[in-house]
Amino acid sequence: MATSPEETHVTISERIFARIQQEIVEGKMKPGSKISEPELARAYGISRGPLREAIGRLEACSLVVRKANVGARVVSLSSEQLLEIYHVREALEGMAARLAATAMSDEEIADLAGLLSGHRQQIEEAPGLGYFQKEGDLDFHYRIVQGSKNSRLIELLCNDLYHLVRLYRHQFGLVSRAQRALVEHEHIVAAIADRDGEMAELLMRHHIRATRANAVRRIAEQAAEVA
Amino acid sequence: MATSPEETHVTISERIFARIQQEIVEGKMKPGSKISEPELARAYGISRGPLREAIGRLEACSLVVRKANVGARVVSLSSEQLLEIYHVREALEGMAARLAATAMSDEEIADLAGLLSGHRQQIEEAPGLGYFQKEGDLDFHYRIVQGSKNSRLIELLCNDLYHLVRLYRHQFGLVSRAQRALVEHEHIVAAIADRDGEMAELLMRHHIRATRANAVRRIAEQAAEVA
DNA sequence: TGTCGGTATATTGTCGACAATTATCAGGAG
DNA sequence: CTCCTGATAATTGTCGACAATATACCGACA
Repeated sequence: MATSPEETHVTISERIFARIQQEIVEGKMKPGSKISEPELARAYGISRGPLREAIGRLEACSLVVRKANVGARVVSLSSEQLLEIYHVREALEGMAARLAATAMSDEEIADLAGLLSGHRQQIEEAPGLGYFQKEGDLDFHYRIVQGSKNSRLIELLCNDLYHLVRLYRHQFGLVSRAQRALVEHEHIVAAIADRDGEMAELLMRHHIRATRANAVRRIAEQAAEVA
Repeated sequence: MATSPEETHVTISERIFARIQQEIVEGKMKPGSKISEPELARAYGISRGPLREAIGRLEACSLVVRKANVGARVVSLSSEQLLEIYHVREALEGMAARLAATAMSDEEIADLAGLLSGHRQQIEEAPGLGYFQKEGDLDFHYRIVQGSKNSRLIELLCNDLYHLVRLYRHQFGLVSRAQRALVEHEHIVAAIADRDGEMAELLMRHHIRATRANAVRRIAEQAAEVA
């Protein structure tokens, strides 16, 4: 995934939407910062019309929040909301794994296993310097979701939630348990290869709960550091 | 729920959004029908600006689909997509029930039980003529979701999915198993009252799977009738 | 007669300007 | 010095008009 093949979005509003979305997710637009329509319009050399449309779509993704007659700000992110998202992910991705176990083709499963073995290689060669910072982790989850073949699940997770997750990662600096996560990923793929949807869901939910627990720990540490 | 207390939406775009959403969900705008911007703008006596914004939000709810330079149509709904939604609901509402079991207050649980006993009374007095057509069913699910106290869950289900569900119900004429559904509802509330989140999730998922199976059956019947 | 190409129409996308609302700040009263 | 008040400025919401694209229609040609 990462930077997609730079699809030629036909309309200005789409282009500007993708661009701002990227800037928010990558942290170039700081959380909580105001989004001034005239300013951005000048900066991008466009009119306020398409820009407003783009902001509307960003609001639908929960990447910006908007108050009538006041304006839009980049979403700023309480730790509570982050933990809420993990609950949603647990439910949704658990279901995705269950469906993927019956919907994925043998080739797709093989590809997925290949991705993980690549990950393992990377980790063993450069331990610590996890590729997980490079969001290879999300690559895995992304593929599972795609494998569910459930278009609504795909849309919810890939178009909305994962962008939020990436944003939160940048903000909270959540680098997560590379080795352990990889092992859990491998178990999930094994269950899918066995066509065991029940097991795949259980393992995925366990995995996300563990990730959530890790986030809770990190957040508590950060709170302690401040104090 | 039903028709809300006619909140005074401050902005035209919000008002028009709520209005069109309602018309789509209630079937006054037929699925698949084209949404002509100039026409609607004249009909509502507004400009195309706010209307376009409203259409954008409707697209985010999946109530309309839009193609660039072509226009927007009211979403038309394959049975496959309907079944996909049930999978999403199973995952999300299962989690909601689990969370509600620990997050709901005793009063809220009592209120919920009261709602159900009212439902039971209605059913016994007028069997067959289910209040379920009147969407009392969604009232129950609505409250469970609210009870989860997870704002993202609430937003996903109450602002997006439930509108789609109502729309699909109108289109497919899915009137579902009043008595059996009520019993399942009661079991779910019992589990929540016991503060047994695990059980509440299992029961909710079972309930939605049963509803889905019912939908599958009805769709098959309709297909048979046509042939 | 059926298909292809071109023109005409209508619709969507975009723009700049105006109106309405809110935030800012200066000034004065307590 | 603080707090309230009122005018000012800036931003958002809305509008109508223009440009770009797609659809529909019609005639010419195979």
